[in-house]
Amino acid sequence: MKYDHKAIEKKWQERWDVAQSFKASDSPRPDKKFYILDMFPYPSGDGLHVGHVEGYTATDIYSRFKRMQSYDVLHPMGWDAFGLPAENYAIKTGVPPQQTTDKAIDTFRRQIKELGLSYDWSREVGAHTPEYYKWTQWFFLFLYNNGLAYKRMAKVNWCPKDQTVLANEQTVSESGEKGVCVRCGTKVIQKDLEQWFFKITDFADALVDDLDQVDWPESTKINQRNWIGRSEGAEIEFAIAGSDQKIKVFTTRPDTLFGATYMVLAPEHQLVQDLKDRIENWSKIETYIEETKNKTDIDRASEGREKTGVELKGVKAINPANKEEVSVYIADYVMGGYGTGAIMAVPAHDERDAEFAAKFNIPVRRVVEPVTMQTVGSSAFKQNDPFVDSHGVIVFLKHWAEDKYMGLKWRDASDWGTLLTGGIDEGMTGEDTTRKEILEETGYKNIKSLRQLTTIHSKYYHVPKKLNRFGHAPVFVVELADGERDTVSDEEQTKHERLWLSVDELKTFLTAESHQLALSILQGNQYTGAGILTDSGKFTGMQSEEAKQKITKSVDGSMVKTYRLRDWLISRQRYWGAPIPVVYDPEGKAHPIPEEHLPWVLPTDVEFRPTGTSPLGQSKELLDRTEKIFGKGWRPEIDTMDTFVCSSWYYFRFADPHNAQEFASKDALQKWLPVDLYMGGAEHTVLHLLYARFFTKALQKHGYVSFGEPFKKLRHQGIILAEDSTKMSKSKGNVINPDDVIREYGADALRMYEMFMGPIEAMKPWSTKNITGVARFLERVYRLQRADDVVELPNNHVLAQTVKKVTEDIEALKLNTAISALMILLNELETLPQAPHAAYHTLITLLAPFAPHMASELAEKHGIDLSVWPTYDESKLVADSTTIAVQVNGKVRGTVELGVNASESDALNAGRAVAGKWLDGKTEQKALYVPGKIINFVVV
RNA sequence: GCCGGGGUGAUGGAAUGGUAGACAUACGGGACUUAAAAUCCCGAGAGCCUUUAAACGCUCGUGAGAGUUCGAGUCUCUCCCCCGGCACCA
Repeated sequence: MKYDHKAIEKKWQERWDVAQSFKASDSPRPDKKFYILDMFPYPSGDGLHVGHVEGYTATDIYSRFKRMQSYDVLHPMGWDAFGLPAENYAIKTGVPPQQTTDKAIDTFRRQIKELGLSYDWSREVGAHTPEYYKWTQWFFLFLYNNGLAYKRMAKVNWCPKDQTVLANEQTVSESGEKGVCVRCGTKVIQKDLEQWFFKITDFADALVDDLDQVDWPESTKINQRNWIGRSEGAEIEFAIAGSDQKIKVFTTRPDTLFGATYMVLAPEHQLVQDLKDRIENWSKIETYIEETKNKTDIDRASEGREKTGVELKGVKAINPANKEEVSVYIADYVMGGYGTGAIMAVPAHDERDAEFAAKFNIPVRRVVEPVTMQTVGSSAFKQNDPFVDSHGVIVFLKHWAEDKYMGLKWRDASDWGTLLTGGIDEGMTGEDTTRKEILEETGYKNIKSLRQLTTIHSKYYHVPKKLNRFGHAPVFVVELADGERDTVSDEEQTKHERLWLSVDELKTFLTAESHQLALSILQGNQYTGAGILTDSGKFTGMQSEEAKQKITKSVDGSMVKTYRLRDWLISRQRYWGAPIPVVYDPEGKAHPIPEEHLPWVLPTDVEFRPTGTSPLGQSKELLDRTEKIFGKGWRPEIDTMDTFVCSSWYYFRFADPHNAQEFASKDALQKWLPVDLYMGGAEHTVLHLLYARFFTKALQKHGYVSFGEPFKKLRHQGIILAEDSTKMSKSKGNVINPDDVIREYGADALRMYEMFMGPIEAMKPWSTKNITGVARFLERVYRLQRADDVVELPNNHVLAQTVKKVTEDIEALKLNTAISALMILLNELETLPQAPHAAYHTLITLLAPFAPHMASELAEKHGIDLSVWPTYDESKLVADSTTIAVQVNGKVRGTVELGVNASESDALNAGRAVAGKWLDGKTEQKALYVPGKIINFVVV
């Protein structure tokens, strides 16, 4: 009998809907709650795509699994419904965003239900509804009242033809040209507007540090850290000659202060204006400032990085270290918003400064030298010899008299001169004794280098001629012992790009010339690493790390932390967003709208076509409302909020979605949050995650929540590519529509196929023909005959193993291998005339999270209880006997069938019998038996 | 340039340091059928030896090269290539 997916899936979807089967408890047990969340989607007019299906199916399987394990599960869905596409569509067609959005949501909801996803629909929220954005506005007020929201001038991308503000992603034309309007191709200019900011930088440190507490993909954490970009350095003041004004700079390299031969201010730096009277070439300066203003950041970066700038004639600064006068420039390679907006430039030790100095003929002064090889004795080494060489080079030496080794390696300043010594015997491995001793003796933390130490035992010692991937750390592995030199032909050397050295060559190499060679390997004459100071007054001879502190102190500077992270600009000159709850009095002063007037409703009497002002500026209703409530002459704020604001707190709302008094009650938050598992794509989430974490930290600081991280565990689903392994796109016409797949194969098959494709986080191509694999599997399950009488499965361990595997794999979200385990069980059951009772029931139960419709149908038919997740008997996991391989010298020479309780000698004897012909006439040196794994004989 | 993630059959992919290629797709052969579809069974990494043919046997094989180990897809080092993110951040 054929499985009728259409009828059966419909039947169960309707039942689940009517019964509200997945409604979350109002009183979850604290130790048994699980909040499983998907990133709520933007309901695009194109409907659900297969990428959504992947993530949603994974969390659905996990949710159903957790429910079967008797957890109280909260698994909600909502809509990130404000945003640009609906507004752009409105501009084109005049159809109001409300309409298109509601329609899109209906489509999404229908599609999601047709996938059999187990959401609690009683908690559905939409960010565009007044009930929701009332609380988005409340969050604005909350931040404002706590000094975390403020207003200031900021640049926006402006299209002079369309008379509209453009988002950054709208400044790239379809052909990829940057800095132009996406619609009309006009060159985008920069315009200053008063805009609102959230002070996320107040939490910069916590946002970096607390990443250690969460179970997230390492790469996502790294992206967050990079985005925040915390760096430690010094602030140092340079006096301006003949003035009491000072230029404050931020530098991570105060150790190079003596090499600072000029300074650069960002063109927008206030001091440039303050110094106007002293500047002799003001008109040139003014022109340059004007030019910079009209450049977007994209321009600044895209112009080939050719350095430009103008000297401030008549202004000189004094290097506080050596009291020398240096000239001052403005240049757009220095950013106003980072550090102090001014730098001391050290052309000898910074690539950018070097480029600029070359162009403007500014003197270069070297003040840091790479540490040079000083001691390669001809006598035994002494423990305390300053044994050093150049540029992050690794050197390992074998002591030629005492058969001991000495290794040395560093990559950066903090590693400087670390000496690895110790009595390391030939026989030791890097794994145990050596590592331990070396760690204790030197405090050296880099395990990798210890791994390297074991390499010394090997036969080959090489010097790569080319730079390795660190760009500046060629690896030297050498042996000074007399004796074997491998003779290698010139071709061989060229082929492997290695330089083989005899002991004699090595001696030369390691002395005077070694430094020069290392230098020549390195990039030209530029040295940006740490080292030993030269030409730096009393600091000469000091190491960089120490000098940083001491030099900073000597010029009354201070050590500070600086961040790349800027405050979050939330103003959008857009219609389809949450209105910013602010009004202006007749003097133009901003006032927050009192909470009792929320929601501050988005008006509908606006045109969507750009008219040079934010769309809300045209609303008569909004203006009237403002004057009516606040008085004559008052004006409303006409910008709306970035949609990231809406998505920064929605996970709180799901805990208590209908609360009219609070964004969520403390009680509900206490019960459900934080989110236990959060699933979403990796592509656009750096900002979302950062902003959500910021909101949580702000709430925590003011006592609303008791935790600082909203998402305990985060996983990403990968991108699903089209069949030709390119990105799916409407223009290429290679988009797969889930509706079509469901119609053809059913929702269960689609769900299982997407999970079976590969690891959830991997990027993988769609393949329609591969769906037949899981579709066939489901058909075979449906056809499988269940025995009426009780029979034992001959290979009962297969059943126990399947339960174990599927349970562990779902827990780890390795759903592809969980499914293949189910397939193996089915294959096994099909070898029998009829499937034994217990095994059949277990199969259907294990299948339930993956293919809930079919499992429910079969469960109903056979009276199977799907509410309890199966367990397994540990003792049944192992088969009575196993086949293990017999190796001789590591090569497989046969297999042997061994009972579970076979003794080592029995096993080895059985092995000898099998491998007899390989052992004859040889001396057995070693015999290994690893139970359940392998037998290996070492012979010579 | 910097930071991540990868490289395994024709394809998607499996493999706590222990018989590489599970599971599936496509493919080849067979059964059933008037035929096709569906279904079921069997085969299959590359090469060599021998041979009518096969079996047996052997060698090689997880991007390349080296190392550690009784044993490496897995650990260490170097090199090559692909993908993603950031990018004048001092």
